[in-house]
Amino acid sequence: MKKYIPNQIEAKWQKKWKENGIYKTPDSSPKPKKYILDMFPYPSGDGLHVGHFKIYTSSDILARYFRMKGFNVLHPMGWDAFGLPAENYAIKTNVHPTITTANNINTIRNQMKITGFSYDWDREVNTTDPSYYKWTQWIFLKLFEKGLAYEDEAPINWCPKDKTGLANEEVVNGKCDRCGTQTEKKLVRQWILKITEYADQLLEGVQNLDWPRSIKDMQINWIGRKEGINITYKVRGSSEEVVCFTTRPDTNFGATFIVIGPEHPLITKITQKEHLDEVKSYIAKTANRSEEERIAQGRAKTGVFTGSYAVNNLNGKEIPIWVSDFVLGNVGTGAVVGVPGHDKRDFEFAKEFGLPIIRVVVGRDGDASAITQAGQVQEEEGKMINSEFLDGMDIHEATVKIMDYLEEKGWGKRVTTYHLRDWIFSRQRYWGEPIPLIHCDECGVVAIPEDQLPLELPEVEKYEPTGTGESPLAAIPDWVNTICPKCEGPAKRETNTMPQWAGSCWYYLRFIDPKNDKMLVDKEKERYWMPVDWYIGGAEHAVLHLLYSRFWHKVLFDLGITSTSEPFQKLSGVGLVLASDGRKMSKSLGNVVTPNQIVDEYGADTLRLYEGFMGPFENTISWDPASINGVYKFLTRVWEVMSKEETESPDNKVEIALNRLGIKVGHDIENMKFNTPIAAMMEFINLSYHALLTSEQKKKFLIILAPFAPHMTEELFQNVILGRSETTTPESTKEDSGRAPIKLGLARMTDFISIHQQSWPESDQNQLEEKEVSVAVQINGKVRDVLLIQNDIMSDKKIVEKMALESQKAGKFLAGKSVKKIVYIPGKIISFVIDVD
RNA sequence: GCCCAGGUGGUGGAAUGGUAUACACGCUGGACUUAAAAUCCAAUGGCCGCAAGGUCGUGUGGGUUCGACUCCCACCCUGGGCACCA
Repeated sequence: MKKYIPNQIEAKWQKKWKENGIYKTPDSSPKPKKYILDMFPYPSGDGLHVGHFKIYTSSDILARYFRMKGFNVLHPMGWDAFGLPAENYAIKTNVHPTITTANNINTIRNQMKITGFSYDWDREVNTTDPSYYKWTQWIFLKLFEKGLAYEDEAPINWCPKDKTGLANEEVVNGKCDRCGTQTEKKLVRQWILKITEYADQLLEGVQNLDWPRSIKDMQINWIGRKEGINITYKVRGSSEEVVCFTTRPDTNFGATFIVIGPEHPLITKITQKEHLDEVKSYIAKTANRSEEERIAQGRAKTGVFTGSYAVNNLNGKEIPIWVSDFVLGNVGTGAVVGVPGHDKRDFEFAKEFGLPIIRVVVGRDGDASAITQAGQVQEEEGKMINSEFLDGMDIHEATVKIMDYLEEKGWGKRVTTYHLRDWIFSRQRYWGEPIPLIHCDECGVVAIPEDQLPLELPEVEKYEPTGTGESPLAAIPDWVNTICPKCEGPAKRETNTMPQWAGSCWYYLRFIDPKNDKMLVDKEKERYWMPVDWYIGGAEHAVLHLLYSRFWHKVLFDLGITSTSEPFQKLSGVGLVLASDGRKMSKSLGNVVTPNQIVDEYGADTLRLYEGFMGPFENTISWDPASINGVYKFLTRVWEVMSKEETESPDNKVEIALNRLGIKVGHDIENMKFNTPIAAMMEFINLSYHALLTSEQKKKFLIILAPFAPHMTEELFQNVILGRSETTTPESTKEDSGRAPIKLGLARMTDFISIHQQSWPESDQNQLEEKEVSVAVQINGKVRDVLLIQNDIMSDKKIVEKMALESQKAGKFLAGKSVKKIVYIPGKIISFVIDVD
């Protein structure tokens, strides 16, 4: 047979698979279902690089494997196409984002097609398609109806470069997650989604998901549920009260001061005359500081005394009330009770201003003396002291006791707080889903009637964001001015658009029923396919997409549209693929490797193999161009082994190795491991490289390799196993001067049987054990010899023991020594314990 | 500070408590070739030794065990998340 030349066979089979529709997914089947989903990409103008393809290759191997295992597999692909790059490009070149997006999608779809991914392309969706975003808008209206979308004018995070508001999740270390610009606080009229109403459900739901620990923890951290108590303190000589939130009321007998933030409304009421000037100038000073500056770690504590005292109800003690900017108005109650004996921050403040420090917990070390050094932290265990009726109690017991007591007395109220904030949902940009609402002077905010959806994005003259907090849509009077659906009076459209995340919140539902124009998704189909069994993508979406879509999904569940309370049962997060220089692949660094380059040079199957072989799926690994040749060499060796003549009498070693290989590869794929099964296949080929295989063995091996290298295995399956010479390539057509092969190929097209429609090989249980096993002889923990032992005597301890004693290498260590103990693990190891002199 | 993941050859990495370093890259030597590429074969953790062999060795220090990369305790380092969060 000819040499292995990938680009002579790959396109041919891709065409054949398409013509025969072998990856089309029926909506019902007697087979069990498996929904395997990739996080769909943003169609960037640069196309995708080999890092993205690690995700798609892995999921494609899963999809192909589970099809062979007898599952009805849903494996779709689509485009998350709203977003800033297309819009910024439009600003620069005045090319409409629809055109840019369509071009980019074509580029990327082509990249995926030349790599041979087995998507059901009939189900492709595009979030910017009006027939898609009709339903995104429809969901928004449902949120609005349920009171989960509200309008507010609040100070929000604003990116001055992108000129739009951002959600909390989109601000990282005070910077815009997209462009890295320092964000500002800006008062903008916003649409906000009440994700906090689902905080508890989102928290509880995540516990039972089969997701990586780290991603679950990130969500739990982000939701940040905390149980504490608001304690009320009377201000001495006044009718005012100050309320402090704390999670550690057990230490409240150690409270020696209270700090309120500079924006606290109480300041003007309680500041004593002689302190007024000082307090005023302090507030003025801090007003210029950004929140980031105020909470910067390691910054010396500043503050001023108000002259007022609060009364601690527990012991009647009067404690001074200070103002300091480390206390933030928007966290807790904007006031903190200071327990410097057991909190580092409070300790620093007390030291700075000479306030008393009282210890109320003895830690494990038993040290109850006043702290003499900074850095005293809150104990996680310990016993109460100096706390009257709490004395002697464990701190956790004391926490419950004191909360009960404070509530009983009416001095406190248990509260739960969250780090999660409501989702700032509107963007002052063009390229997003228009929010389907109308502002009417008479009726207020009115939803667009469902039958008028989709509300299409209008053409504009200019895409530039205005920067004023208005979207470019506001500049189109024709579009903005409309009539109120309720009173039919003149009204104006909402001009904000939805954020990038909207379309991806529910796309997995649309793949189930992509062309339905009557409803979002057919109920029956939804019940059949949901939940997504296996979701594969990048971990960078841990608190963005993965939290937002869980939120929408739960709302849809409450509306009866989805039948599961969670969208993604199992999640695997891919590790970053770095460039060979160890840096992130980026166009500006010029270190990007595209799948096209690798397909051109080595073929798609080599690209796929290397994506899997380079290392564990979740590891961060640098792309190593030198190593690619290793998997290419493996494929040419496969080609050679499969092209050799066949034998009638199977080699026993090969037969056992092949049986074990099937089990190993299947097991590893199901555990998202791709490097080890490829290594095992390499071992098998190394073993059989100088042997002859039977036809049955060849077929079995090809099927096992097929999910990884679909093109080559199809070619060999058709030629070697089925014996059809459909090798009609441009090359061979030329050689054969265009005679018979083409016609033959066409005639057989109707009964095309693909290797990808074969069943995963069953392993023969009687052909898994070698005739001989090697047993290590261990003496005092050191391996001294390895015995080859026949299978049938393997379990006889006496015989193995005798063999070990008689062995030359091990025997000399045992001679003349008294053996204290012998442990034998059949087929593995025999361990002698002897006296050492 | 808190939470999570991880530390194994020159490199990517493998190993249900049971022969550490599979598989691959790279380097080295050999075969083929006029030569090179490609391919094939062999070798490849450190130290000692001509060799047989010995000895140390999975971040560090302890522990459990006949036996530990794997389990337990303490610590160090790297990466990620949260954070003057009250």
